[in-house]
Amino acid sequence: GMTVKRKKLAGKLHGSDFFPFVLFTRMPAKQQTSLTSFFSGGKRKVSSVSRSPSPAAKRSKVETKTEITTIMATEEVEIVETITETKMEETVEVTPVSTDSEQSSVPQSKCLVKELEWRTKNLPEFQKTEAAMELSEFSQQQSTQQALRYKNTKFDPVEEATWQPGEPVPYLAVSRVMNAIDNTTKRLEIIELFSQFIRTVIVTTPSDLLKVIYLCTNQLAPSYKGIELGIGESILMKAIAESTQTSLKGIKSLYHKKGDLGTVARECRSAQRTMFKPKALSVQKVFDAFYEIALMKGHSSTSRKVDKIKGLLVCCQEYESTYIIRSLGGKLRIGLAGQSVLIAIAHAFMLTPPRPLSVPCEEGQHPLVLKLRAERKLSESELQTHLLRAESIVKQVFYQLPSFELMIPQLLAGNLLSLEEVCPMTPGIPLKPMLAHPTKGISEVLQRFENMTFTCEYKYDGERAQIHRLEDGSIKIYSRNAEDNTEKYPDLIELMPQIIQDATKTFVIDCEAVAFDTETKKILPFQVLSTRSKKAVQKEDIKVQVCLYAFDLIYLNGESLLKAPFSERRKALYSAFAEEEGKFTFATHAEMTDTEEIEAFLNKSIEDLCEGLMVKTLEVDASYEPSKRSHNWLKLKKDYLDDVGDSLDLVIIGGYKGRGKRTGVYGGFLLACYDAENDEYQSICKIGTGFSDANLAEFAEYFKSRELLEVPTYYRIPETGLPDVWFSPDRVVEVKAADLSISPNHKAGMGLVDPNKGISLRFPRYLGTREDKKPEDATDASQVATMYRAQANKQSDILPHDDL
DNA sequence: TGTGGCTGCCC
DNA sequence: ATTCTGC
DNA sequence: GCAGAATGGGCAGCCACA
Repeated sequence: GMTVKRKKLAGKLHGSDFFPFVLFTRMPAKQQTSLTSFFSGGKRKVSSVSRSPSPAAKRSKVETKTEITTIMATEEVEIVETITETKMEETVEVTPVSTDSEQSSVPQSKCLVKELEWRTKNLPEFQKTEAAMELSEFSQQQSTQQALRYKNTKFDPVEEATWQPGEPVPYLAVSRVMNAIDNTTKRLEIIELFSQFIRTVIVTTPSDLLKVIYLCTNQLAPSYKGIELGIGESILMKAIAESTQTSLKGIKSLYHKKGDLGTVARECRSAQRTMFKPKALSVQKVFDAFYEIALMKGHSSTSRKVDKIKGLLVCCQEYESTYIIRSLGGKLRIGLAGQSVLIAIAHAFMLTPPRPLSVPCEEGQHPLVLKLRAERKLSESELQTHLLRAESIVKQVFYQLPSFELMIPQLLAGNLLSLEEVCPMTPGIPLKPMLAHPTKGISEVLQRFENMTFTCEYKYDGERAQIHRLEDGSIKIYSRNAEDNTEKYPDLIELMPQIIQDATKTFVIDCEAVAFDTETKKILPFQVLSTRSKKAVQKEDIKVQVCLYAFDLIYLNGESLLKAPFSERRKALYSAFAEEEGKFTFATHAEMTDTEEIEAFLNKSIEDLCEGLMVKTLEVDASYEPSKRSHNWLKLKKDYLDDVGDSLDLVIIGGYKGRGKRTGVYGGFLLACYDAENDEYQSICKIGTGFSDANLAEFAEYFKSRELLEVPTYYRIPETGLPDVWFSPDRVVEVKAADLSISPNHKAGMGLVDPNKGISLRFPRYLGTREDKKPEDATDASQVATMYRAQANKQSDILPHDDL
């Protein structure tokens, strides 16, 4: 049974479900004044669960919305809090919709009818309905792994929505959720906030759900559709400057101070408010605006984009501008990304199941969602089991069909439990490729794979190529990030028929495309591969030949092999395809368990111009695990090993102001080697990884007294990407790199290996500070050149030179 | 028409 | 790509 | 150990502008 008590709130409340902002619409004005801290941007949150709003409060829903901005300005006072308490033998009421008399208050409006029509239109063929949501199907096995969630689940998505059922979802609501999520680092809390928001969309305006998901994952479409905003920091700053009548310089300096353009946009705006409130933004409007921006091309497209952004900015209230700008900048950085979104979706659809169309809507029921569990009481462990089950289904499905466009309509059709069948793996939809965990040595590999059979493969230095053959026989090639690279590789498309065996029809293979010198029959460096054209390539124009190294088979003749162990997948790969020398080869591999043997194989891989080894189990934990979810593969590279690989001692000559979580400290530095010949410092690379937070704080303090007003004449500095602040040469840091490269930008060793170009580092990272070294003791330009030559010798001097 | 800056995407 | 950090 | 967010070099492609 449930009891409701009135309590005084004395600080932060944990564990209750809430939408703080929603409360404004439902609490008497006197109490609303207490909720300032939420909107004032402070960390502290005040939460509340309010169960039985008075009819008067309910009716005033729309009117009270307008009061929010005034509330922001008031002081925080004591709050009277209504919370829900449950007894020891706790049961959790999972209510997809209101169960009491308020139920009938759900407007059966024209808007909702439209939602239903939308659903009919957008829902593919319908399977498994009636019993689909019967919870008793679940096993009652308990999980001990994760903490219980949704403890006092008395969340009513109909009540909590700040907009009416069937109305467009306001972008304001989305931005408020983003802000709430932004203000916590707790993942469970993030997931809960987002899943509850999804629930409100499911019961009100499900036709907006896909767009909500896209906005919150910062996508416009699946990446293989190649729809890009073409907006970056520069254009954003221009738009912010113009819309706030601030100089570009002013915006830049604010950006340095705040570390976030979104914040800059919001603060500039509030400084000069317009008299008239433009029409509020909706999810639909914002999404459409983003989409239009992405489609703008050709002459004056940039200024049209700027205008569009300005148009959005004038309509913004509260935190909307922050998240619009962050979205356009490509990084939401609120702590919610792919994995958490999937979990939130799963929980939302488990707790608020849409009513399948085949299930008639009975009198007094909500037209969009099932009332199935209205009377049903679940114990917390039961609830937990259901949530985990949903989580596992949604994740599994997204791994085999990573498309919200296809998954969301099925979920809205009430197909959560049959999702795996209605969303099968489909050639033509790229999977997130399986990734590998870096290991620091053979001993770590052996330790991780103790008592398991494993195989070692060459790790090729090229570009991931996931090649699909669709039902219609066409071939598609996708990149590591699911971009469509088909038109980049007409040569590979042409090659395919030669290597596909007769019995092989549809498939998905995992390969590395590597630049290849057909004369010497040797692998070429990544830098050569990257010079290939990307768009509308004609076979005759190809200058860099490519060899495919295939290493996995994920789908064959209509069947997913995701769950098959690697031993089987590889066997199937070998029989489904035929090698073609210099064009299509299976990745070199060997099975061994002995440390010395592995070391020898690692060395051999380097001699054969590879990056190192991939180590994969053959039987146990040997399924194909897409995405970053599980790094069951291991990678072993020479530069991971201590005391192996190129390590340099370099001088810090400049700093870059940090952004995001590095606001207020330097986020990166410009490094130089010392050139004794000319007694000057030559830029070699920037560095921004390898620092702990403590390191960065110490660096910021250290360089406070070493800032220079101008660039010293004895600095040879890069063409682009100049530091925000110059430093006197003083601190020497130890840096590790995977490779050295001829640089179009940096100046180290200029004239020593290339007349006009310097040398830079590939994958530089900070190892530590060399307190013992003076800047003149840093790695010398000639040493850098020597290191480059040593590496180039191994590659038999392959890099192209300018014809000068 | 050539060049440089910006963006997205490879690693 | 590499790396660090809160959970 | 996961998930997310900091940050690297360097290429093609596109657009603004001289």
